[in-house]
Amino acid sequence: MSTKNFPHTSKDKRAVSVPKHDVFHAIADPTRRQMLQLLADNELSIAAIAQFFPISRTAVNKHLHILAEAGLVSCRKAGRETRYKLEPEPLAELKTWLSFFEQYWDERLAALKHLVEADEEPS
Amino acid sequence: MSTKNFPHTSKDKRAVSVPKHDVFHAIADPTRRQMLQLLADNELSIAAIAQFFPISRTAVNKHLHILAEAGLVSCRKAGRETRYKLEPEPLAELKTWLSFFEQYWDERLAALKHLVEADEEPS
DNA sequence: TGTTTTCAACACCAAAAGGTGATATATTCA
DNA sequence: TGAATATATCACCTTTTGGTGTTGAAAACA
Repeated sequence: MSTKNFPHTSKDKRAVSVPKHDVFHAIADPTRRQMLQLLADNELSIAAIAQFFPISRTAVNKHLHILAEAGLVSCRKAGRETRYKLEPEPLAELKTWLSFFEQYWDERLAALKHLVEADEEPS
Repeated sequence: MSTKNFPHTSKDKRAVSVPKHDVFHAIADPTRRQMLQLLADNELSIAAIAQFFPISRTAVNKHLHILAEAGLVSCRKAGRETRYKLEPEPLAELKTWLSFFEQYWDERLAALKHLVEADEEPS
């Protein structure tokens, strides 16, 4: 394939304003997935979250920023702490994406069932 | 948090036999997601796949290896070409993971609806 | 046989990811 | 005011990621 659909500007990435961290990327990291589960039931500060992981608060903060960029968490200042909570809506994109493939694995299951049933009555 | 739940072996990663590339990681890359969609309907060789992307065949090959490691594609030698096709089953893990969060965004929608209704009869 | 095709494997590179510690900044409280 | 706390931000480091080109082996075919 040609690359002509790529702009002439070779290394200008300034004005792109690309989201950069989408939902798919955000949930790729197992630590971030655990954080989402943790924040599903509790609104927690960074320090509270950090207690559950063997990494520094700075690292926790970075993960939270990535999750926030993807819209999966929101934060609220409460005095001197910042409390984070889950925002599950962006996961709908994932669900939509998945639904495209569901037909294929439904087909697979149907084919498999067919095979098993055919096996019960040998040719 | 302490790190004592981590084994004493400091940098021994030999015997772990870690999968290394799980489904979540595999679908994090947009190119790989497009490849999955492409392979959903067609069983294609590397050269054929590479025609759809502005990257080298070597790069395509790497992406396919990552997808194969996650179990999302399988390959079959046909003469001198290797044909790849979709294996949708591992996406079930994603679906399962998602289902955990569905209750939360269902709750959200319910709460939102409640708010809207409450708004109709001001306090 | 030799040539072409298709891929796999290798070395290499730049950028991003995930982590660290150190240093602000802002808030609470004595 | 000063001290303690909670977080944000900065500079830095190492590993991984996504890409490149080159090389080499196996299959197809003249």
